[in-house]
Amino acid sequence: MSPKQPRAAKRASFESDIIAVASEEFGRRGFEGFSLRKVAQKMGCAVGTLYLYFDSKEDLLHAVVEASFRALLESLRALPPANSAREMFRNAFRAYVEFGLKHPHHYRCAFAQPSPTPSAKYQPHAAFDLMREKVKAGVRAGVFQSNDAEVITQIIWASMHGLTSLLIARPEFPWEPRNVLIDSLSDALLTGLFRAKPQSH
Amino acid sequence: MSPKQPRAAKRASFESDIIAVASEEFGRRGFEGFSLRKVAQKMGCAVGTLYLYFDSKEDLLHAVVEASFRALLESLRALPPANSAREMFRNAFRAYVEFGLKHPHHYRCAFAQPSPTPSAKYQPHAAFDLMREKVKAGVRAGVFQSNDAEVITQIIWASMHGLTSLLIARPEFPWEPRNVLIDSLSDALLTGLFRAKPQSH
DNA sequence: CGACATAATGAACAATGTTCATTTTTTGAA
DNA sequence: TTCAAAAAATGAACATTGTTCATTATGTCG
Repeated sequence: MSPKQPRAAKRASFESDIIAVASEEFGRRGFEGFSLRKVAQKMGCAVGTLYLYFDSKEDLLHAVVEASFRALLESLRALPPANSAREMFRNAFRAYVEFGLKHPHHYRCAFAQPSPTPSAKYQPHAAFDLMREKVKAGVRAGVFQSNDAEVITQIIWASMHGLTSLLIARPEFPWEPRNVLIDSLSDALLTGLFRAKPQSH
Repeated sequence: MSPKQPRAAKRASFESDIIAVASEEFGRRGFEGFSLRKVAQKMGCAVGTLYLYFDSKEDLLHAVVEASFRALLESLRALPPANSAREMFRNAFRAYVEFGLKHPHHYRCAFAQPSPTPSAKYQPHAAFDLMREKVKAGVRAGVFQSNDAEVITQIIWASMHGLTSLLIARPEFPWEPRNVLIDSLSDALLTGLFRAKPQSH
């Protein structure tokens, strides 16, 4: 009899099961407590088996984080349309930070270590690309003071990441309310980047 | 005969030697490659000896990072006086980022993991406190649009940290020139935070 | 000198990621 | 169905890690 699930499909299914279990485990224990043996145990398989699907622990974590950031990309894409470019960036800013706070371990891991092995390290670059397109549209529409879309994009990214990263890294710090920080930072930054309010000439 | 170096001094000297060696090693190998056995070897002592001076690897790393951030604090304090509040923040912003880029492993480690054990995790808080004082002075002078010094301080910190952290975490990314990013970000942010240029009434 | 306190040692332990010879399972043609 | 070849899964073994602790060495003072 021929298998109902073709080999490749079965393999892919098992692989994504591993990613799901690993993601679960990673979200719960964090980087330190994350162990391949525990993953194997929860999967009901042997440690060695994991190596038939992933080259290394790092490789598996890469897959875990990548899956998370695909979700971020979709969150950003699913954002309701905004009334103005400025409002759109505000919303995206907030969505980005809130995503990070919802998956702190995953977020942190994505920007963890620059080990030179896996060539293009965990990339939230897809989300970055999306934002760059939005910025480019803004530049074409003349809403920014500067015309350098790349600089603007990188700056916004740095700010979003900075707030997210700090809130995650230092939960014990006496932060002002998150909503206040998110809005204040995005407002200040966008005020600095956008042209002054359109004045009818 | 009584010892030329009193016991406590000898102990303190050995302790700071360990920190120096560990800092060296940590800066070279990074977090992953950092091993107590290598530190002991470079110190010419046994592994167990390290435990007479530090409770754990994490404790030692804490001391290493703390020493680094004392240097940051001094850098910020040693900044030449500026002609305006705005320029002062610009300079501090740049100094902060450049410090992080000069000690990438130390900087990253300071914001690494929120393990709940050592109560008040590696704190660059002293540097934060310094900045808060500067912001408070600015608020008193009425240079900011808002009066909430705490929010302003946290926002600036987040931006500085974000740029620093990203540049460290993704060295392979096609960044715009660092100087451009630093100046653009601090300019945009400060423009958003400061009152519009003083207009003679 | 000798006895006590302090410091230093490094073998031993548990846990980790990774490898690989061995065993089990699946597959497709006879 | 049978059976050999291929693919997949196993888990013991290895090297390396942080950490502990009984043992040894060193320094100090009566």
